[in-house]
Amino acid sequence: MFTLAEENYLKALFHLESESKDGVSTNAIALKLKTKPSSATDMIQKLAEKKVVAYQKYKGAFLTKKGKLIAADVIRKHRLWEVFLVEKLNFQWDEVHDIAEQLEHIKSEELITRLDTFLDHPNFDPHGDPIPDENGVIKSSDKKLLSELEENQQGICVGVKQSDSKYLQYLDKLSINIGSKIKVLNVEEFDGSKTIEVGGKSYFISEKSAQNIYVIN
Amino acid sequence: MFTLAEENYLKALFHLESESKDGVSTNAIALKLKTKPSSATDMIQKLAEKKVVAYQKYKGAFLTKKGKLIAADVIRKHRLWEVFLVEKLNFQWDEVHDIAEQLEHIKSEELITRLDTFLDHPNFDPHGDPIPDENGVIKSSDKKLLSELEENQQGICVGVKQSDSKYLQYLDKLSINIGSKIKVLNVEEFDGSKTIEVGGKSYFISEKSAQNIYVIN
DNA sequence: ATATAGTTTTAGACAAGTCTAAAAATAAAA
DNA sequence: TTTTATTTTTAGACTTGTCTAAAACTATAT
Ligand SMILES: [Mn+2]
Ligand SMILES: [Mn+2]
Ligand SMILES: [Mn+2]
Ligand SMILES: [Mn+2]
Repeated sequence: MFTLAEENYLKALFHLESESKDGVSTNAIALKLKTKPSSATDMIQKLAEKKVVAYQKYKGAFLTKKGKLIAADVIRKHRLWEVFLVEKLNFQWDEVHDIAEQLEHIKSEELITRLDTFLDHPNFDPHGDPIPDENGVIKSSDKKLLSELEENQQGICVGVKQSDSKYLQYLDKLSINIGSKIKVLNVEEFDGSKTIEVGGKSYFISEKSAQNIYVIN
Repeated sequence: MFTLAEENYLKALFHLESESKDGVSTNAIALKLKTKPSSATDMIQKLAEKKVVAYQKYKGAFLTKKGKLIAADVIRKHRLWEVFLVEKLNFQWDEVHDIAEQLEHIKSEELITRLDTFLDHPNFDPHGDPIPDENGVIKSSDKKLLSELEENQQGICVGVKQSDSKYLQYLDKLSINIGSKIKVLNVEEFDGSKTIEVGGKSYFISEKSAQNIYVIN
């Protein structure tokens, strides 16, 4: 069993590791978790003793295979809860992170199994990030930007890049949501703006906006 | 803000207080929370300093008005989550307590407001216990036992007294669930057994079974 | 190559929550 | 009303996770 703090460190490590080839510095961890480097060192040493982190003094830290599994499981829970909050409780995409940060630490296999079923086994969270499966396997997301789609291509919205409230409200006007099917009817050569079809209706969208929307197709 | 441990003590105090006129002993608290009396004393003293508990050495503890509000709020969350687990995730009535024990400490007003709406503002949890409202007010439950109903009376199932798995499975056969409308068609003078109508069908139920089911009418 | 700057680790302290063992207070029995 | 038993509180210790300050190490610059 891992404590809430341990789980948060493992998760941070998982994310930081994917952003750089070599070991994660205690500085980087401290920055991410808003603690001090000395605290990070302490925790990394403890996690190393528990065999979930590989660590050599001054050389940075890596997750072991076991550590990766635990981290992926926490991330799985985080993202499933985010889907729940948006899909079922009608939260906005940018309101859910802090609550999921708490919910991800609830301990119950059965709960997550059932939640996953209840949500219909989603593959992406409301920010377009992939949800690891029960075995910690992450489907590499083939997500691209809506702006990359050409005429007559279509995709399913899986998230947004930046998600401030004003922008989300704008998307609501275009009836764009997670899972929305978006078809590109026309691309304006001049400025890259598009005419799209969502839910039977057609809308106009600027290139800048289209560069902020993730789709899979 | 109150910590997880503080919230658990407040909740225990709330329940214990309703079971005896005078102050709650540190012994009783320790027993309920599976800690030691010395730990309970420490915590009660801290809660007294925070003005949520009224406490005099050797005289037992009471919740203050403020303390009662916080306790009721934790209980509200616990019971709402229990409803969610049973109604939405299809857990059995006896599987939800431990998970709710964790979920009750998630901090977000908005979350609970929305959860309450999502669940259609339930008044009772799956064990028939009333759910405090946003202001900590508990509708005194007029719940009675199914065995107390007379011929042609009806009630809505709000919970069960003892909830072991086997019994719940038996109730499933009678299609009795939280919210089920149960009408008493006939009472057998001889042994108190009843013929009841649930969801259009009629079933036979022994007095012993009927003494285990809570209804309101 | 040596000095300087930046990073990382250690040492020691602290708050929260718990425990054991002992002291103090209360309750029950003689 | 003493003595004895039980309950409750205190004292001191321990764990987890954090912090500051100082020491040790690494990287950079002259
Ligand atoms: Mn978290
Ligand atoms: Mn997310
Ligand atoms: Mn419960
Ligand atoms: Mn609890």
